[in-house]
Amino acid sequence: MPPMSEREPKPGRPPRAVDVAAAAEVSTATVSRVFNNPEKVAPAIRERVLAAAKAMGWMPHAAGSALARRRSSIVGAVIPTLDNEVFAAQVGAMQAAFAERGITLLLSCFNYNQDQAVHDVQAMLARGVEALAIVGEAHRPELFASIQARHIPYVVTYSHRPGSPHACVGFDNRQAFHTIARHLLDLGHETIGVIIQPTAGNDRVAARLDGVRAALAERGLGVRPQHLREGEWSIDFGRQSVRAILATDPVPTAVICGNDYLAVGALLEARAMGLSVPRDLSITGFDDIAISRQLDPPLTTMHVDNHEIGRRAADYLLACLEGERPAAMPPLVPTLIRRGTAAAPDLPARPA
Amino acid sequence: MPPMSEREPKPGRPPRAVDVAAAAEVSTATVSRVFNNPEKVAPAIRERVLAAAKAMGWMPHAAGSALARRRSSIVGAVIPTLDNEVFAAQVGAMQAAFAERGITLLLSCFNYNQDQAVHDVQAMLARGVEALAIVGEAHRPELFASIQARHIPYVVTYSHRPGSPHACVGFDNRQAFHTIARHLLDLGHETIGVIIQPTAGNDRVAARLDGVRAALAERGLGVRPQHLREGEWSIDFGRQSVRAILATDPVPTAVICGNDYLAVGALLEARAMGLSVPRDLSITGFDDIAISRQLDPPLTTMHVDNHEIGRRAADYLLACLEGERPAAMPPLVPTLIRRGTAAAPDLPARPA
DNA sequence: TTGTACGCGTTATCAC
DNA sequence: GTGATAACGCGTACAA
Repeated sequence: MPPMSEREPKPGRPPRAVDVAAAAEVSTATVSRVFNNPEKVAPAIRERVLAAAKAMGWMPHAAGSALARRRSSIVGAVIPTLDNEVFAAQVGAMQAAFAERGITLLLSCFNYNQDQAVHDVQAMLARGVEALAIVGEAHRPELFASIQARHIPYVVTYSHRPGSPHACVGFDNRQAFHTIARHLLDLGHETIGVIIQPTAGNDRVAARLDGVRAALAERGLGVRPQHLREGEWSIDFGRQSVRAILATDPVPTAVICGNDYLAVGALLEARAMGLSVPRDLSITGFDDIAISRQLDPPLTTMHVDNHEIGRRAADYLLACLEGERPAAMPPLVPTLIRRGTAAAPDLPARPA
Repeated sequence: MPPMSEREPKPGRPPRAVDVAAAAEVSTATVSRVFNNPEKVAPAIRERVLAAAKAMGWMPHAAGSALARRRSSIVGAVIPTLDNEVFAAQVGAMQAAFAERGITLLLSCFNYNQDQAVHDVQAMLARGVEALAIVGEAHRPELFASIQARHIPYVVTYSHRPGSPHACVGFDNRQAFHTIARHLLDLGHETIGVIIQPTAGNDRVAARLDGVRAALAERGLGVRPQHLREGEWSIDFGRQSVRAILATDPVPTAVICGNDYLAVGALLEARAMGLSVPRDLSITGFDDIAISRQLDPPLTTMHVDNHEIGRRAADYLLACLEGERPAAMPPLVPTLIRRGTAAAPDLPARPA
């Protein structure tokens, strides 16, 4: 048993590589190698160093490491809010994927505020993030400019606009809502209301509304002003909006909602008003959040795999960090989930 | 207009303080001061430095800064998962509170895996987090040991066990479920089922079950084995559990659920089975998640303000970082929300 | 295989 | 009010 020096130079302060080196009677270079290129050091010495490190609870300090290595091993995620399960799922999946590769995730929520988003990104760049994932592409130009100035890889998630200059992992919002509108049209609806999030400063939402309008236009139809309700995506706004829309003339036979939260509100309120869904009113959502399939009737919506989006975004960024130049990724396609809230108008749900 | 040197020493590489200093014709010390103690530098020079910095897009690099300052300005949050809106809310609130003070949040989800939690905490310590917030206190001893070895402040959230050695911001889970059980007992229920998350390795859940048992014991009652269902907190598990419990003998007149997800499942399934809630079966939840108040009937549950928990946890840690030694915080008290799913047994909801 | 010595980018101390 | 310079903790050529 070698005389392992037990001296701890500055008690009460976290140990440093020199301390471990002294304890193990090697140089700091060897300590560093043990942790970064273990195969390059003799097994006996390696054990000694490992033992010393464990004994004093040492682990390489990230700041020093980042400086020397010129790599922070940190990536940032910039999302609107964690209060929407859609973004929470994306972040969760990204975090898991990065953790596997020893990369930690910095999180920031900009609350749908573009200035906040710019600020958040800058703060992350200052923190030396090696890559960035950002929800949506409707951001101030300086946001992307400052990222590009740093030459670090980034992805836009939850959106995949054809022709976008950014790498993106998501789906075509316009196409998705075109699909859903077409579904209702094919069922025979001609008077369709829309309850949707604020379109201002939100590319994804604007694209959705655009998709609906395009689908209607193809049949010579349109969304009447009194049938369009724009507001925060909340169950409550969904509730008050159906109520408002059902009070207009002509009364729509179907309502397309910008996301499932709005649709859940619409469905619950319609039922509370004594309407039968889908006989009296068809309702569609988007995202397929957890509650949607549970309701009665279960919500017709489009399913988006947000864990998959998060994982893909992480994989893309990881590949970039490995020095690869990954090809542009094909868009995901949300799938229409025909459940119980959309049917042909003016007909009983199904004949007995 | 002074001859501002436009040379950018190493093109393609992020600028450093020396570059800014050269451009502004000052020393790096002054550059640093401009960004950290602006009042200590002459206005004219300050402007010059600011202009130069903005021109070349410089901002202090966090790793170097952390090293010199011996402060990382990073804190970590360790939670089970973002898929539960309860934890997502806590994280969101913490992130916002920290951001105001220029502190960034590192996130880690351990998925109810204790080994993962230990690993995550160690990784965060290596990253030099200055403080840590951790959900729950049922963790391996080495988790807390390694934090304490670093002498950094930490809080346990979402739990407040009397006598806990940790600073905690949360509520007394045992007390809360005692309250809810008592509520049902006072309504006249004597046969009560329980649908709850796995108690193994989860202090919060174990305390909840304990609270229920204690309340029943005070009336000489108990939870029959066939009336206790333990499993993942999901709407689906809630559904299958009521179904199973209702098939037992004697049939409970009420079911206490470990959280709202389970309760939502129980409620929806009971209704799907043709039961009238609360006439045929009373159901209670816990957490008061967003959907709970929206259902029909709205769920009787206990409200926990998770944004508040997150904010308080952040404030506590912030105070510690300021060098204060904040007093132990009183527990939050979840409030019983009497809505529509709990009533006296064997009676119509209310006489007309 | 191991050790020496320097650089990473910033801040703090101390002269001036 | 401002500048030189020494930390801060680690990784890594390069030399041995």
